[in-house]
Amino acid sequence: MRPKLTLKQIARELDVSISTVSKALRDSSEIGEETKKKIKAFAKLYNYRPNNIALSLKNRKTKTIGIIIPEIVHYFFTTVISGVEQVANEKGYNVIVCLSNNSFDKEVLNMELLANGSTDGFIMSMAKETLQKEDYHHLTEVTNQGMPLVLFDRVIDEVHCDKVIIDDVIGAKKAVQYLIDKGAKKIGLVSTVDYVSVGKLRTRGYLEILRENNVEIDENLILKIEDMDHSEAEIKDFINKNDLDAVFAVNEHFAIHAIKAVQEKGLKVPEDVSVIGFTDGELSKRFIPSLTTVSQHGERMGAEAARLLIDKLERKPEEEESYKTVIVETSLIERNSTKL
Amino acid sequence: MRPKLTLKQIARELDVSISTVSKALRDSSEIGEETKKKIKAFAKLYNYRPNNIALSLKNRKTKTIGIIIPEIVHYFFTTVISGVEQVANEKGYNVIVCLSNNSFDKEVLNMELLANGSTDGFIMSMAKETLQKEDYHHLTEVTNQGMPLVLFDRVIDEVHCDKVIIDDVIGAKKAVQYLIDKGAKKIGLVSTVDYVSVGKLRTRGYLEILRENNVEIDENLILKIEDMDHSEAEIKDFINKNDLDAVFAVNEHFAIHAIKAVQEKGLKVPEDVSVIGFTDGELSKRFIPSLTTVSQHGERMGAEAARLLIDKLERKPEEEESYKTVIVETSLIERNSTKL
DNA sequence: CTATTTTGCGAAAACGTTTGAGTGTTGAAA
DNA sequence: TTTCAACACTCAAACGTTTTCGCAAAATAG
Repeated sequence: MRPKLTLKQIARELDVSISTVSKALRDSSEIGEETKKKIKAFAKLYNYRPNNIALSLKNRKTKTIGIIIPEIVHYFFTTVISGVEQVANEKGYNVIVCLSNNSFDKEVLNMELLANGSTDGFIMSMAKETLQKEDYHHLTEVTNQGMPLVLFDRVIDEVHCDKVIIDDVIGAKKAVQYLIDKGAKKIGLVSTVDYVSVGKLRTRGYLEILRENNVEIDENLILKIEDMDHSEAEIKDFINKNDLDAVFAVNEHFAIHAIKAVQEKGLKVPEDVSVIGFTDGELSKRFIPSLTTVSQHGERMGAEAARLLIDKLERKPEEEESYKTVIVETSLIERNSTKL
Repeated sequence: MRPKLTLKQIARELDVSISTVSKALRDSSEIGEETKKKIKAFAKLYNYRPNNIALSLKNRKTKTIGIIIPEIVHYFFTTVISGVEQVANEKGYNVIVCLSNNSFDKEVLNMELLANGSTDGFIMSMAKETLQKEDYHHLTEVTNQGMPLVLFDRVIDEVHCDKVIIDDVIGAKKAVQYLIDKGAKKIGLVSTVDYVSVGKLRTRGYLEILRENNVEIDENLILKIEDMDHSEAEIKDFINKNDLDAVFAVNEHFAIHAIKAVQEKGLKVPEDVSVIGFTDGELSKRFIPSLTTVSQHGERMGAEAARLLIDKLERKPEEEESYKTVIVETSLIERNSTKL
């Protein structure tokens, strides 16, 4: 076992000062050619690499980005991470991932931990509990300290920072319009309760597009799932009670439960009932019938978020502060859960 | 914008020395009660938190664990991360996630980067390319430097370190035995090429259990997928050519393609052909028919890996070195892709 | 009232790096 | 011979901590 080589050891070994070694390795003109050559050769031979921690302390930046997400066993979030990773790596940044498990307390803890020097900035999607509590002090805390923050997917207006969102409303409108165009009359909506912003927005899109098409809105055709654990039963009940010819679900899970419910009712998808989901995950692709969905392009969102963050980090201090909101377009992916 | 509070600033503000502040906050008996109270009050008021980077440099440990995995948009790996995260957080560790994208070069790069002070140790699953190249110098490099390494899932004997694996052979045997018990005679295997160790081991399990049951082995019933991109067509062809009454697939994807192929052939799952997969992902649960699979318990693997790593990290230096290999048991989860 | 112990605090080094200022030698111009 | 610049290098401070040691003043003992 051979511990890491430091400048000090090289200096001692070659009988020069630490600064000489440092400067030689950075190819400073202050150091003679001979000495440089000698030092570089030695460093190469023993595979010297500067210590990141020391550099971070010196430069007061860590070249790492902290990602805080509610959960990781979740297709959408992994695609976002993947997007962040790509851009971050290109620009020489590392990525730390922390999970809030949708808990407010853990989110706060994680942020505080990472804010104490571990990262230069944050990319995050807020925990459900945080959205319910409407307590954002930990976010304002870090931004006040001058750490850039980029919110994605689950964002809120109250926090001033860069944001990356999808056009949930437009995405929902696209989906429902598609159903209308295919001749659907009674279109059900399976959504979440309103404090989950995506649920709210997609519901709004659904309502707006119906109005635009002069379709009367029937509150009975709208299901808002409160408790994810009982979503299956609720959806089944909802499908059984109503005589729908199409369903728009705000996520994959709901869409699949809807399909199951339809099938168990003795009807066929897409022949009798069309179903559209949101989020283009593994499940949507492989399910039979494969799902027509509104794709969120998570990877693109992650990449955009990373770009925004790194721009802020590398901005000259004289440039003035401004916050952007990037909207990543959704696209409708046609598969086999809707009629042609 | 208010930058982070440091010991120095507190010291200046309260007109004491830096060491006094440090000691007071750590409740040292060297400092008088009065002074302690004053300093603690001030620190609390302005929400002082020690800088992690400075601590890392001082203590020469970072309290972070590096995870390097081939890809993150992958159910199994996310469950492992989740398991690592839980244990790590419990013990006060952070987690850095890096992706190799199955590229040897990126794996090496990531390791070097993290090894230069960013993490105290590694948990990793090797890139496919690394397994092909059989070049493990980057692994021995970090272990030589005294950084603990825990390999999981894709491991190799040549590297001496702690390992967490599942009993692939036994898992495969369980699955195939189950099929035999249900009366299957012609059991097909859909596997990967042999340099992917899991493919090799699961194939071995398949072969062993057939032998143990005195079933003659027919090489035609074994398909080894070389190119993931064309797996679908290969599997279809394989299913069409052979008249199987059961299929054991070494992962979810293959299992689902097999089911599709069976269905497209005009046969039914599970009535005509039973199918068992490996890895208990979202897809297995939700697919229709839902898949009977061998569950890998990724979360448990991650947790075990984290425990092994942290044990090594917190081991007293006098304790002698030893490497453990933890085997996480698989379990067969019966669902609807196999006959009852 | 001196000698010793206890109490309370500060100085300084250390972790590994970068960098501006300083220093000693050499060689050439004045 | 003096002066000065160029060269090649070293010193020391800084980043934010922790910790060992030292040192006064106060408290106690003799």
